[in-house]
Amino acid sequence: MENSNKARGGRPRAFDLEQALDAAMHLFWEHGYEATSLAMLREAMGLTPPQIYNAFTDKETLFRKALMRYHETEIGFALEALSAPVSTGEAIRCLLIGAAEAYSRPGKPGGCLFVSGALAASPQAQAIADELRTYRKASEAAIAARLAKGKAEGDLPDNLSVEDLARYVAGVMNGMSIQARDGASVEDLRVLAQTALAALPAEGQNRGASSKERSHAGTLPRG
Amino acid sequence: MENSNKARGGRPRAFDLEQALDAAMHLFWEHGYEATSLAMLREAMGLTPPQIYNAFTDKETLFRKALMRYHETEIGFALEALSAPVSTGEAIRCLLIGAAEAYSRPGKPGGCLFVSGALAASPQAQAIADELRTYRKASEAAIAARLAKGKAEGDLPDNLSVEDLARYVAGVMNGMSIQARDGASVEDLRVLAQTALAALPAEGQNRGASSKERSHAGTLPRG
DNA sequence: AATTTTCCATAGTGATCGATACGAAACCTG
DNA sequence: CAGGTTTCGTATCGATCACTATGGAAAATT
Repeated sequence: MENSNKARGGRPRAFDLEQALDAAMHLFWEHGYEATSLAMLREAMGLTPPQIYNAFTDKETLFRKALMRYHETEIGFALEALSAPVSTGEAIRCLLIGAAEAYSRPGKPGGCLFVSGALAASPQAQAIADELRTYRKASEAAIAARLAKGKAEGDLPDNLSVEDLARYVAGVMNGMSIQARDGASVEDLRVLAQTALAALPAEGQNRGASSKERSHAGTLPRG
Repeated sequence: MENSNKARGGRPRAFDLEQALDAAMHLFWEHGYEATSLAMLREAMGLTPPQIYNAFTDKETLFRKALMRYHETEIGFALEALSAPVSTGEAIRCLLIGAAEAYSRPGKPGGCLFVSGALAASPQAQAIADELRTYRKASEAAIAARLAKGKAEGDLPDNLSVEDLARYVAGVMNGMSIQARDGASVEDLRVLAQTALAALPAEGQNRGASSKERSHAGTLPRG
């Protein structure tokens, strides 16, 4: 907590920390970690380099704080959807529809910062790429946890791998993030989400699937 | 065709062009366009800077040629699946299963170069990011064309938007690309693909859906 | 007011970025 | 062989990268 407000004397900061962090977050969101130069940050944040470094240590720390702020301010829909007192199917539906909206907000960069931030990276930025992967994996784990709860409550079949299904849902969200970046509209993403939902096992109490149905796979002949 | 083999005199090239291009392709595939420095390329290709620039003009041209080579050598599964004389459902199945395998080949970078190459980019590299988006859009268009063919042949319902469904399929593939980069195994991706297939409308001749079913969306209650 | 503490602004650090100048070497045609 | 052409290896180029040294200005403490 070195960043707290304890006034220990000295000249007060002449700019707003959160406002500067927001500007940095949006820039990282748009261009990714490595492609965002300090010159761009300087202009977007309206600060001089020493101001940035005094407040945020270095570029990597700034990015990590931007990640935290993104997590807090931009993707509340996810935690909300996964913790809402609704059925499992409805929770996943809210999650995907929420993603459709969050990934295509007017005035915001398209897609998800966790995906756009650093999918590929130079060897020097491997730590950042790993950090982002950790965020993505945490999201997937949160989905899996919600599915496990649904399975325990009878919303989902017993013979279902929550990890597999979570990987599908997280994968669809990642794909939506790219489609958003490629110009997909909110409606486009909503339809995509709706389509993806059709792959979920039909809701209803624990109808153990018959024969040798593998995982939760669907209605299409398997060839 | 400046790169052809017409021997017009002069000192012969001391290295193999395709081999060098392959090395560059794999490096771009792993680290993306901007994060791949000329020093890295130099080492991976086993060449000096003048050799690289004489053969490939500049970094951007080198990347574009690497893209073409990737298209020719690494993703034949897609064209194959979409042009095979099989049902539409089977074609999409082959496409997704093929992607599962292509995105997780041992000894190759995970995911798809079209996605990893430059999801986010600096302003200077916007042209590259646009080029990659064009490749992704072309893939989506190819899927849409195959779906349209299937619709015309009665494989798919009449009241179905091929663009919407193509966007879903392409989105799933993009998502698989990211999951592959996050360490998903071939089996993981195959299961994901199989799950995604369950969202497709049941195959069979043109059973025009009843009531007000929107697009092709599925079996789950819509809230 | 004196002291301390922190921040601000200017200017510039070494390192790395993509890309080249130069001249010698190696091939073709005559 | 001479003349022309292309690639070779060596040694860089200026620009930009993330980052900071320095010194004075401003506000809180004493």
